[in-house]
Amino acid sequence: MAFTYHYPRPSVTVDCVVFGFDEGDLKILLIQRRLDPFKDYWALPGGFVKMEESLEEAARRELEEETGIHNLYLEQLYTYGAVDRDPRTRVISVAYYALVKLSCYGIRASGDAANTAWFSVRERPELAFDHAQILETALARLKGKVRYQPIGFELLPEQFKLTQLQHLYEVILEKQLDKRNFRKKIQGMGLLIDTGEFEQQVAHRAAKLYRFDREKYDQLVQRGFNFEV
Amino acid sequence: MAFTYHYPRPSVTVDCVVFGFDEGDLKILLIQRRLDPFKDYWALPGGFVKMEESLEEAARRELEEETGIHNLYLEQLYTYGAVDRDPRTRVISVAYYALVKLSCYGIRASGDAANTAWFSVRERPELAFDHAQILETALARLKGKVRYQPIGFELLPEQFKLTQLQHLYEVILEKQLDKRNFRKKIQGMGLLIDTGEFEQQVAHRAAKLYRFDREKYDQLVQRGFNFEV
DNA sequence: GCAAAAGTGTTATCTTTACACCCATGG
DNA sequence: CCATGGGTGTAAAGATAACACTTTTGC
Repeated sequence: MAFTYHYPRPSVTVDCVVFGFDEGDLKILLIQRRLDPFKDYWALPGGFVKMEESLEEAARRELEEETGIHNLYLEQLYTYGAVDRDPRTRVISVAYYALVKLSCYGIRASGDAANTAWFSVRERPELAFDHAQILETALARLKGKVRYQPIGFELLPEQFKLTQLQHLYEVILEKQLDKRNFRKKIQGMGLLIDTGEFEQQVAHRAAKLYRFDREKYDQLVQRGFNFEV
Repeated sequence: MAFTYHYPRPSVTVDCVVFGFDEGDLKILLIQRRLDPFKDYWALPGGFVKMEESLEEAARRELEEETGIHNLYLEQLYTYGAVDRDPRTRVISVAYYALVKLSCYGIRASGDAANTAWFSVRERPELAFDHAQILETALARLKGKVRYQPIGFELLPEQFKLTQLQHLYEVILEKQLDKRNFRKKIQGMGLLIDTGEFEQQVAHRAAKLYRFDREKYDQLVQRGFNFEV
């Protein structure tokens, strides 16, 4: 089959920066390429946008196909269109970033056949194409956005303890936070539901477990509330 | 000439939301379409991305061609890829927003042949395609960004008085600001250069004119300074 | 009983808000 | 001399930052 146009057209792809948080570390999902160019390099999951799907649909489909992950927080990041970003031909890539509750899924990130793995964002392999740049942009966006939108909770399990939440913010913001001030601020917003449950089988005092109250958050936003850490 | 591919490819365009500020009002530059679809509707300036230019280059070229404006603040906004956003065929559009010093250029916004004009963002005509949505996104971005990046100055002439700056913020943020507190905060940042010049020929006390000190801002940013209004 | 992390309040400092009058200029 | 917008300070309230010890649990 062939498709013919009067003017040349670029290919359009989506690429996804998938963040996870586990063992106090911010992780990213990568796929090892099996074909040239950049054969054997690690790269962001992604692929071509089909004619009958929107950009976000394409991103979700590729993530499902390549990693089995679905039902995650997904947001458009930036569109990369440097003329020579792909050595073969002109490819414009719409980048998305995703946040997954990694501790639920576990570290099983095995797609159809490709070699997929989680890496710490701080010690990662060299990436294919301009994917290192995309990752940097995603990290900057996450760092900026986590402070005034409650997206951090997308990286934690449904139930979490306050220290987990604090460590998440510390890793993303790359700075230490004061325990008492952090708790005061977060609890002062009244967006955490005390589940009544506790951490189990730890060799120290068991921590209370909380859930994020999305309904209440949505209500407060209606009334002009601004989340801010 | 014809271009043939193994898989279908979408067209890729850029669209620009060009903001100006004049007479205390936030304005937007529109072009009246002369062809179907949406013949005679007003639309954002924009056009197809060429194979040998980056996305930003395409946006700057289209702006230059259609409006004669060059050398402006330009930033990528969002990429729109709904399957049916163009009734003819699949078109993916990378939207940019631009800020121009309107009071310098004057209201002469006449491009090669198209009918171009400035409209108040609050009272604008019905727009072609999904351009109303793009404009809403641009307004939201401007509102968010103007508070923590000194981009407001891109909309003012080189020399301006503090009341102009305050009115700019009031229009963009859609809320009244206290004159004394605003001045205290802005002047406290030490980013305004007193030009020693004054407003001329006004029937009241003449205002001091200031310039934004970009060099000093860049230095302060290096040392971790955060602009915030 | 000890190691390890959970949990908890107070004070000083800084930031934000609210608010009203005199000043300079042109007509 | 009057209309118009320019320019200025202070005090109260609220937000942030700094800081150390007791509690619970498993081993």
